[in-house]
Amino acid sequence: MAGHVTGDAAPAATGRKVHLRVQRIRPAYQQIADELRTQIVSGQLGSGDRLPSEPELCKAFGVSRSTIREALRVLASQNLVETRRGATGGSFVSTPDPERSVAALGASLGILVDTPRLHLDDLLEARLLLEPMAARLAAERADTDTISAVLAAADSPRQPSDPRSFSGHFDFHSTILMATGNLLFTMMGQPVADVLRTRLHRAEVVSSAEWDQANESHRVIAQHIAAGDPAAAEQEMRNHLNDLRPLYQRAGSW
Amino acid sequence: MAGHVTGDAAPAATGRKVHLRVQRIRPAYQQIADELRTQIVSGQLGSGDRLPSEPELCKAFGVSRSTIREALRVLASQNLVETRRGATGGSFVSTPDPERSVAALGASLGILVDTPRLHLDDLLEARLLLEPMAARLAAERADTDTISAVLAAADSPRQPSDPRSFSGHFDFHSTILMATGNLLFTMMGQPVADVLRTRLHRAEVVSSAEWDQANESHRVIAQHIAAGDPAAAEQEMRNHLNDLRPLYQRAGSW
DNA sequence: CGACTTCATTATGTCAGACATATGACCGTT
DNA sequence: AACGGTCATATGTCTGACATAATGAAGTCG
Repeated sequence: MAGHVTGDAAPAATGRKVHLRVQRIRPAYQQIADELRTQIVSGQLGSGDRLPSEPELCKAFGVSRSTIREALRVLASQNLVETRRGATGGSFVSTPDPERSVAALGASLGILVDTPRLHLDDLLEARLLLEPMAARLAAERADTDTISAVLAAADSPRQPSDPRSFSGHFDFHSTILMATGNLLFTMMGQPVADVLRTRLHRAEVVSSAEWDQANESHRVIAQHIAAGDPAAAEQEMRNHLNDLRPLYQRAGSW
Repeated sequence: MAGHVTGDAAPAATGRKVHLRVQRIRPAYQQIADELRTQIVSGQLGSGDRLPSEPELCKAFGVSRSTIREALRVLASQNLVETRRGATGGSFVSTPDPERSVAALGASLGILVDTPRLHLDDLLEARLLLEPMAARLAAERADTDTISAVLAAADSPRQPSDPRSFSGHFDFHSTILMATGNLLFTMMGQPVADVLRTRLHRAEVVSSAEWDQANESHRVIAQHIAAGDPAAAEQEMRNHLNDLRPLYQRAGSW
């Protein structure tokens, strides 16, 4: 049948008990997605490059247009391509976007945290590793623009009831993560912070006094960063996160 | 037209210049995927639950089967569902799988590291934050089974030319990350380690003597963990990673 | 000559219907 | 109880058609 794109993938010929389902042939749409992904990841197709049109891909792979479309859906939802309609439409290779990775990891953590594999304490522990170090690096590295951004973020206090807090600009912790100058801090720290924030927001267990105290800690941390004092910035961030711990644990018990 | 699942999403009525393309209606397959994703992420549909069959989803959403199938492709490639053919087939909500998140993050990092946004030094810096702390936590927490695994991993030296190194069992660094008992260490550390290992493997710049030295460090770290000495395990891991730094930087200049 | 409108072209989005194939349950036979 | 065959069910793939979005070219008007 035309849809059988490649030959069989025989199951592992071993004596050990394996849990894989014996499925000889991957669906054609999956194989086509795999082939196109390989071209993208290897650099054969670069950011902004346009894939052949759907009819052209049909000819190239010898399959129907609905099979091609399913393959493109796979790639698009993995943020490898994006499609546009119209005369200049088509599927274009996406620009690498860390924000999407952050969102995807955050979604995974959000699901995992409600299973026995991941606990709130694990998130708090990881945060306690990342964010004090982030504050330290920010104090060491931040240029004047970055320092301005950190100070501004500390000066815009937020509470869950304030819708402006979540619209348009990063909050204080995000700004610190970015101020490290190392994108990995954001990619690792942001998903953790997002899950924790969502949980706190949902639980509605933080008093105004507690918010005021948190905002004050933000200001102190920002001032240490502005003053170029890494040790103080790190220590203050660690104290701040330790102070927050009971709030998260209170939220976690709901 | 039947495919228009919901009304228009009007563009933001603001004076500020926005870069979003004015696309009033999200495709139906995207809207359907969003709706099903919400049911999964919110817990309305749990792991193992079967979604309605394709014809049933057609009736429920009032769209064609190819539109439904495209929506299912979106969810499946985001690891939210998996489909099986046959009489007991259908689409089933996936069990949360951190390995897939690790793979996805690793793929993102692998792409990003070749852009100006992420450098090899950033990966090394993140690793230098995570893995010494992982060694420390492993020394504090590991039970006898975990200690056995760490010792065994240290005792199976590996080189890039040895295909057995990469088949079936975790390497030493992975074992340390898991030995923390905090899944986040694996989810954050493994992708970084994988990108670095791939780069080192590809560059083929490590001599046998350097491998021997690395293996020796592994044994020393494992012994500190077995002895329950967190400070020594952390310091030795930090020293080990610092020793490796020139190898990665050599690989990075190719 | 610039602005505006119209239209053609191109590409994706969606549909209906059909057929292929995988898969497990069920039933009859040994 | 085991095995083989059959059947129902569900997904995989296909074909052909039409809808619709989006862009650029061409013509018109002031």
